Amino acid sequence: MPHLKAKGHCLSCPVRNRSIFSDLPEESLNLSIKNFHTSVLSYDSGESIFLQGENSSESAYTLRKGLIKITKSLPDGRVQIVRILVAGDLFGFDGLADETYNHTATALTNCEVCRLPLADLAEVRKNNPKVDSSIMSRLIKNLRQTEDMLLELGAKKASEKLASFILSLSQSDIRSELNKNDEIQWVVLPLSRSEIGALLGLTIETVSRFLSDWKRRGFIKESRGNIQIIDADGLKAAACLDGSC
Amino acid sequence: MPHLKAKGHCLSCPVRNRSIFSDLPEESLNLSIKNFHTSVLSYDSGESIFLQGENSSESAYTLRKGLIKITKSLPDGRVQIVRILVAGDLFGFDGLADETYNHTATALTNCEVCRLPLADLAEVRKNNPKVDSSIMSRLIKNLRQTEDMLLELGAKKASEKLASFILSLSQSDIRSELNKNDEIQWVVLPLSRSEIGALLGLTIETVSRFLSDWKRRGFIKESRGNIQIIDADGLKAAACLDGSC
DNA sequence: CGACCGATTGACTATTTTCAAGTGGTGTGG
DNA sequence: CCACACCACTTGAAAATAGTCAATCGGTCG
Repeated sequence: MPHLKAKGHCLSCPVRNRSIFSDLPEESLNLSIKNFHTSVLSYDSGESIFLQGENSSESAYTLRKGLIKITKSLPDGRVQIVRILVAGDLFGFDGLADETYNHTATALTNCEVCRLPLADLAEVRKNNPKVDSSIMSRLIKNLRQTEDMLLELGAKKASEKLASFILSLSQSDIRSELNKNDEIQWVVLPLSRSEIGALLGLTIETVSRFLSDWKRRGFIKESRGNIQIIDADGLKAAACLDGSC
Repeated sequence: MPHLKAKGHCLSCPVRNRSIFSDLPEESLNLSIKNFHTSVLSYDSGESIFLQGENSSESAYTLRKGLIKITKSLPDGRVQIVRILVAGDLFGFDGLADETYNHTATALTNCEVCRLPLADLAEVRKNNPKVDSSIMSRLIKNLRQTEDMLLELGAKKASEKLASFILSLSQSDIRSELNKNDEIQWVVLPLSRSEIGALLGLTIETVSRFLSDWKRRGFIKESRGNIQIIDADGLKAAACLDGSC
């Protein structure tokens, strides 16, 4: 169960400069905020923020802290991870198109989430056209990222998918997010083998086999759940056709 | 090469009521239109409207007539079809997020396309906030559809993907689009086996084998490139696990 | 210490791809 | 009008790939 942490304080929000309000001058936000009943919710790792199919007309969300996985599933339980959210990401915005949630959002770590009532958001949007542009820009980026994943899933072989994933991880926001508040060199990426599989359309065993092989051949190392690339060129040569990774 | 057919006439546009301007009263459109330099372009089947990686800052497009495929490809030539566009669809809008085109758009049939200069569109958006909502709503629908495809590609087996595709086809806008201007009962879906494969992440042979099998077993018929479902329940029973289609 | 749970590994199986040959329809040129 | 080429599609056999099932490992926590 989510735990209500506090009323929202947009001005002091840790992700304000990465949120959909990042373009607004402080006074605009100040004005709008009066009738903007945001709330900050805490979720424990594993808890769901919303479920695929639920009514989405009430609220959208911004992730303040932690990581969230967005998933879709088949009636028989097979799961596909759609994307991983990092701090500042807007999510659960299906209500802007009069829809139910098209996917499930689940905390991968302990999370803090800012709940944005759509009714209040509509008010802010009306007074600040920049917010619309900011939301649009995020939607387009989501769409681009999802199209990229489509290519990964539809056109690549298992080893290529997994190698691309590892290589992109090393430069991604997910990694920065994990390193941000943390001096430790090796940070745990909170994805199990089974979740990596659910992201790439592979089984746990296939993921495990390739990773083991690459560790034996010295391309990667793993410590406390964190994967580190030792020899990117070797990995690409072994796993990828024609620069596909 | 595209052929310039005419200056745009938004008011008499055949897809006006399905476009991003469908919510605008006629007088607003009349006003805005003065400085809106749309043009209608004709493309032959097989021609590209834009290519993955090209600069997208100039224009977005609306499809007026015909069908378009949106594709992404790997350096070695493997192709993934991302979606199929029908009349009224907005596309090529990456420029709204300051990006290059993330994919290629290619005419599947002879097409008519309305080119929307982004600079002029910005003007219309400023004066008509409803247009923003309409664009957003389309972006969200695109995103939902693409997420659905991710589940198809990542979690389903070949027979399930193909059966879902055929079943959805029978109720889709693509089929309606093809039937619209045409009295013929059997209308050709302009997708080759290889394109069906590129859409579902399968080879031409795998597609062909399942279709042949299902024809032999009387679940489907095919005439002049058009697939018709005879026994949906039989098809589902044969091809799909646990209601996955 | 023992239970538990995720990860690994092996052996086997199923699925899908690859490669290759053949079919059938369409359109062109003799 | 026929012969031929072309091209998409089909089919078969073999190979590669990924999945399934089952045993085991290894770390963590009570």
